[in-house]
Amino acid sequence: MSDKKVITRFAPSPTGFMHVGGVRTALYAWLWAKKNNGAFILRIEDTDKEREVEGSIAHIMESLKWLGIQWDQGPDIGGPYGSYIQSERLELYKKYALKLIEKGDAYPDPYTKEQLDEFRKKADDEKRPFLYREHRPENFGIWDGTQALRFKTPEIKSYKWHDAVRGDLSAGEEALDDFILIKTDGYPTYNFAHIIDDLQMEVTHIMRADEFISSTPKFLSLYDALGITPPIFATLPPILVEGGHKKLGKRDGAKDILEYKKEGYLKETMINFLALLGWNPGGEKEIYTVDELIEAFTLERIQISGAQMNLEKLDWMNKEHIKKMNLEDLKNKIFGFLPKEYQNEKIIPVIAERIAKFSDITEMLEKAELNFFFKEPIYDKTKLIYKTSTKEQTDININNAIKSLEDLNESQFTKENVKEALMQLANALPSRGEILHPIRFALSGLDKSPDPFIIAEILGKNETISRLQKAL
RNA sequence: GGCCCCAUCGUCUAACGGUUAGGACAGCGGGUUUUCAAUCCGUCAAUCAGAGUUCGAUUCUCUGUGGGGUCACCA
Repeated sequence: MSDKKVITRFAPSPTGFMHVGGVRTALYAWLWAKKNNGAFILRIEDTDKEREVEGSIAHIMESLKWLGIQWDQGPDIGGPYGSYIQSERLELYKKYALKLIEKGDAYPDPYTKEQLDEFRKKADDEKRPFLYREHRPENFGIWDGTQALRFKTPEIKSYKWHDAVRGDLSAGEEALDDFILIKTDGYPTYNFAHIIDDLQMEVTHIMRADEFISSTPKFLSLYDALGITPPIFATLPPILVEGGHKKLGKRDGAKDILEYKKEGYLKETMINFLALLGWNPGGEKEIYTVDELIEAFTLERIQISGAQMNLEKLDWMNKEHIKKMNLEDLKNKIFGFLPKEYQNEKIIPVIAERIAKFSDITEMLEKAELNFFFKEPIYDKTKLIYKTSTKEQTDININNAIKSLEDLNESQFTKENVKEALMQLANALPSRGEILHPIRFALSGLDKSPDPFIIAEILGKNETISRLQKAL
């Protein structure tokens, strides 16, 4: 490999939101640039004005920014190569188009759409693949810009090439055809524009999904005609729909990546998860920081077969990253989902260990699982009695608990001290639940809740004893 | 249909041609100071099939099967 500076790019078309597939492509390109102290370019491929969706560019940038995938050159911040939006680079494509015409490697397409459809239908009826080059006109007219401009494939041959992920690849002659360089609307096609841009922007590595393998021979033929050495190709495996084997796409319910943000997945989780969905450094480590990923990332270890999306694993991974958060960050995240009156720092750890993603808090609120921290619970008193106990015994146990807790002063009222005091009583009983259950239930009013010690600490001495007395 | 790509537990994956085929998620079963959560331990579970090369194949080759991609004036 040369010692040329590594330059990668992510080049989405602004046709809507980004889903995990696109994000992962961007991530890998970014990781590779970072790893090599190179540059990462964001380029907008807006040459299909029909499919363009208003607001997409802002949305794409917002998505990447959320994840910390920061570009070094792009539409908003510019860079040394002019505009990073293809529709603003038409002069450049035209320049290369004229060069190809001059060399005899491009010609205006004389056919109407209807004529082409007919050719296609005929090939289809004869069960042959349609090849435009079989209809290539003998004499070319002059391209006046109103016709489509086609590439005149200089040599029909079978291509072999190397892919950093897939190894050696090849394709038959059927893969070559005279494809369109410039459309009748004056915009270049992807096939043409991306090659010119990558050349002009000095891109060294192209990461892209595997649907481009079959058109690579066409690209190679164009690289040949232009007399340039292609960048290194790294073909990424598809992300598959969960539970299926189809490539994940918007119509399969692929979500806007920012939905994951809204649901309260951490950006660290998404990066970690997507990095490992289709790449693996070997070994058994699964939780990575971004810096660790940059350090470990290699093209050779990108997977070649598709990987299914897996929300359960994503949830697990988010929990792991939540565990690694510091208290301040945790507080900010959790309070973002809590109403003002519930924003008590003491309940942060209790919530943190019970959620997979932060939007789960909303669910906890809906199920009234947090109310008891802030107001006295209303409950069915018969449920205070533990399964092996009686009403009389329960009263005695609660009374003993109250006495014992009253010995602790306000500042000593920590979960450790409460636990010590109560366990002393509990251990003297045939079953610890005979006292621990009624206390927990009296404090929370819930069948399922955190343990009584932490609840007591959060409520404080007065409130704890008051609730126990009411239980009697 | 032509061309091309892929193939290890249900899922994500590991394994210089030599391992009892490892880990993680999910599942199941337990332990942990009462319930849920968390945590710990255990357990179930895979090399698509058939040939070939080799002392030895998950690994290399071929064929088959299965899955996927692509054949646009979309990217």
